[in-house]
Amino acid sequence: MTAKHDETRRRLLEAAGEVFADKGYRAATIREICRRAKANIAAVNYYFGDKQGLYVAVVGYAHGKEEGLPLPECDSIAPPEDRLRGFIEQVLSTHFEEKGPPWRARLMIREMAEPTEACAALVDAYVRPRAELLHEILGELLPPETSEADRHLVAFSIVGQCLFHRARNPVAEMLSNGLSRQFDVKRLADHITRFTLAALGRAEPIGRSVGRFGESDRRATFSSGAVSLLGNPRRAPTRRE
Amino acid sequence: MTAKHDETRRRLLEAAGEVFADKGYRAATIREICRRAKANIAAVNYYFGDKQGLYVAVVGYAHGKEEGLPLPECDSIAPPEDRLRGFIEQVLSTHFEEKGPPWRARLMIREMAEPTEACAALVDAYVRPRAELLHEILGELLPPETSEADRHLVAFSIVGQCLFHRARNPVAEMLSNGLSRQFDVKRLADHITRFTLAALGRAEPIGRSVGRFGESDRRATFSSGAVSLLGNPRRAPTRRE
Amino acid sequence: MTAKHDETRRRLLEAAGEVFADKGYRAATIREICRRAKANIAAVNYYFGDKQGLYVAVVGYAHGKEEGLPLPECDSIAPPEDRLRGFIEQVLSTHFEEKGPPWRARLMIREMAEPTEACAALVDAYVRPRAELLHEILGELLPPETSEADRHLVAFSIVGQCLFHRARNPVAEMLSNGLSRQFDVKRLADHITRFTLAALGRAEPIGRSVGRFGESDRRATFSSGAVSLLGNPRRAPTRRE
Amino acid sequence: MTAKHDETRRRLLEAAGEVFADKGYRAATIREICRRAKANIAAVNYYFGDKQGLYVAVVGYAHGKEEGLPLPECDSIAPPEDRLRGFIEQVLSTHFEEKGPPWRARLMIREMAEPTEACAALVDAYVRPRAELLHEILGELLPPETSEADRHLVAFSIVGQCLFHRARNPVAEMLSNGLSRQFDVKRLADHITRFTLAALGRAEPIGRSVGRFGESDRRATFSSGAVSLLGNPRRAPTRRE
DNA sequence: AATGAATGAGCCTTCATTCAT
DNA sequence: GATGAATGAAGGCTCATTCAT
Repeated sequence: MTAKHDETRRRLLEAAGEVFADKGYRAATIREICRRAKANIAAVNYYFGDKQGLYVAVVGYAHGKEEGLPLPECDSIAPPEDRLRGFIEQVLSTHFEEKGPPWRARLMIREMAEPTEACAALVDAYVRPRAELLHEILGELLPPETSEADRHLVAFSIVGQCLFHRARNPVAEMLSNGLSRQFDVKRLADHITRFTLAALGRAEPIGRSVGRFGESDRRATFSSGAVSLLGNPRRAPTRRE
Repeated sequence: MTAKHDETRRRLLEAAGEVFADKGYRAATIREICRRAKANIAAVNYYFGDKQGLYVAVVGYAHGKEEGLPLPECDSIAPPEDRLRGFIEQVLSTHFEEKGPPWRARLMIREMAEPTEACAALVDAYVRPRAELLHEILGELLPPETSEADRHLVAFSIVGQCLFHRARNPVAEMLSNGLSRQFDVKRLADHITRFTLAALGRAEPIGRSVGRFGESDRRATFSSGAVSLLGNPRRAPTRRE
Repeated sequence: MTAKHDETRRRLLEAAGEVFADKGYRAATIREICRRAKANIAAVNYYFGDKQGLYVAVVGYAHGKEEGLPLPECDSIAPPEDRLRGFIEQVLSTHFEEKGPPWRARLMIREMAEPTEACAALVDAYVRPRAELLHEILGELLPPETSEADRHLVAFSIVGQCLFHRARNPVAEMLSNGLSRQFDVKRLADHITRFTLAALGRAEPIGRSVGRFGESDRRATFSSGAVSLLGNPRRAPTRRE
Repeated sequence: MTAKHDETRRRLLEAAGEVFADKGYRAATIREICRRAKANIAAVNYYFGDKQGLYVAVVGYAHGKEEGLPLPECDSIAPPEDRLRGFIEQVLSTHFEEKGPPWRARLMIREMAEPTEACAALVDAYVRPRAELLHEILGELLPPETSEADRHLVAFSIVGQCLFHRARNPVAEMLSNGLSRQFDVKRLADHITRFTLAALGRAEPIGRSVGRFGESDRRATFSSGAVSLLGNPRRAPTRRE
């Protein structure tokens, strides 16, 4: 009975994803995974060979085609500022709102921090497409003569800002006494987008700066919504204009 | 003999730091730690009660006063741009060049990613002083009326950019085919400092942007050294001026 | 379809014989047997009840009528010395040249060394006929008044010499540095036959002995071929003469 | 406490020897071994690393110096016939009367039949000394011009006769209905010694043979005691005479 | 009739821990 | 105080076996 077979297999993957994400590869036990999946302890060996085989399968499953994380669906014709914001928001929501399997993002971070043999699959299925998308967007936001190295650095700065907020939670809580709970995906996306665009000279700087690079007639409400900003072609014109 | 006692204890802490940093809490074994420390296998329980007690002690030891990581020694009277760059460079070099016990930074990252009860001590000894320093610097770079939440967001953007490069390595290697090896501490510090200052309107934007927020007479060599930039009070004036 | 049924059953027996002979009962796994037989993993239980049932069936199959090891086909009218040599040669070649299923002899040895419930069947099908044949031959070589116990002892001495060379291999290699590779079936049969006949006073002693029991006009080439010896009725007369 | 340590270790070796000898390496479980030795299940790992380490240690222990099987103590000046009988009797009694650890002989046979990495140690400690002793004895019983290959064949015939009686038991019982119980070590030694000496022309042939190689005035009681035979220098003169 | 899915007992091993010096 | 011996719990994994088609 292939239906039941696949169902059991799926339950194992789900349970394993959760446990691996929670405790890490080493601390996770196949006994607990099987218990959660209501499967026999020998099922892991039967379906995946061994614990490591299960782990690799879980990482693959997390980003499998049919259930994979969608790439930000940006109209290619949208202005690059909008597309950048879409990208940032999607990355953030992947890790905050945890759409799909709630353990996916946690598992991903673990795998990247301590890569195993499953890392290559993860990079191919998840990281590379997003990296290429981001570089395409940056291609429109940066001058054409920008070196590849510089484009990488900018990309790292963007992704770094996004991913930091995943690890930030527990520590930041200790520092800021709950302040960070105000930061939902939308607000973080606003900030990172504006911070980045300002760094690229595509939006007004953060804060109210003085001196040569600043402006005096800045709107105070800028940080409340990058969407409206980005929707305004006059203030952040695309290179295509 | 208390001297020998303390010496053994210290060797245990050193060995444990290395092993915990390399393999994580779970995968680290007391046997290996004691073997490396040339101590008896019962020594851990004798000196620290149990494995977890050793771990907590290691985290504390890593940031103990006498050997703790130095805060960036910035002259309080230096311009905030310089102080920011000093801060960024120090954070980067902590994780890249791994001064002091070579395992300290790795252990720190691990602990923050998966906080245990030792996390609080880590935050108190390491994170909080740096957070306060950064906020002090930002206090001079941002307009005084900036909300505390916004200041936090900026701080997160800065630290996020810095810490990302620790986890970036293995994955980025897969993507960029060795490109990232070009990025040493100095170059990364240059980039992050300039990116941040530009976002805050304290430096020229990245790339050669056009339009309203850009400039046309930009020096092409800017990215090659933020020091010279920061050393120029005219171009990045402190608020104190 | 009974033809396919029997065919699968036969393939299982063949595969099981090989694996059991190679690895022993315990170390043999049903999985490997079924894999080799290209049968389902449940086939063993289906056809033979359980692992032990399969083993017993294999032992029986190994000596089944249609494929059983042939008894030495000695003319009953041939001289007993010749018949003895035929017997010895056949026993040796059974274990050395491994005619028939190549695993049969190995499995037999295993079963005799550690008898299971399959041993009785093996004795009935294989051992007893040969034992009776040997005793019949010895009946002609030994004086009629020889006690049954003595006849058994002689039989044991003959079979012991033959079977020893199966187990001898690995150990003897260590001792004699490849010397034993010189000993093919023919040479061993020559030696054992002559050794035995000499012990029974039916051939000249081994070596060139001196004194009362020896002879002085011995042919030096005796050991090169017992066949010629046995083919000479004058020198090894049967009791019938 | 080293006394207790060694005592536990010894108990483990004894228990393991018994279980390995009874069931073979694979079927033996360290659980049973530890249970019999009244030791914890982790003791095997502690003392010997793993199951295989225990096995190798057991084989070594079985033939360790202080407890090793004694070589037959033959006066070098005794006639070689006597020394041969001493050798045969000692080999037989090793396997029948099982002096020392009652499992030693069984374990040895197992190891030789299916050699593991412990086999080399066994050969060095046990087999080689006996092989050399036997060849030394044969050197006196065989003419000096006998080839080395022939000497090996004779040695194999002797050892084959002896060892066969270990495996013979279960099977022979089935054939001879308890007859073989009459054969104690002494009687078997008598037979094998005489059979061999007769084959070498150093004693009268077995049975009451007729014809060219036999004698007519043979004593009927010969087989009842080889000792008296061997003690009679006239009938089985040594080469030294 | 014949199969693939699924099971649970039990294997060896490792580990942190404790005990008795 | 400080150590090596010894422990028991638990881990991953394998296996013969059974069940539901």
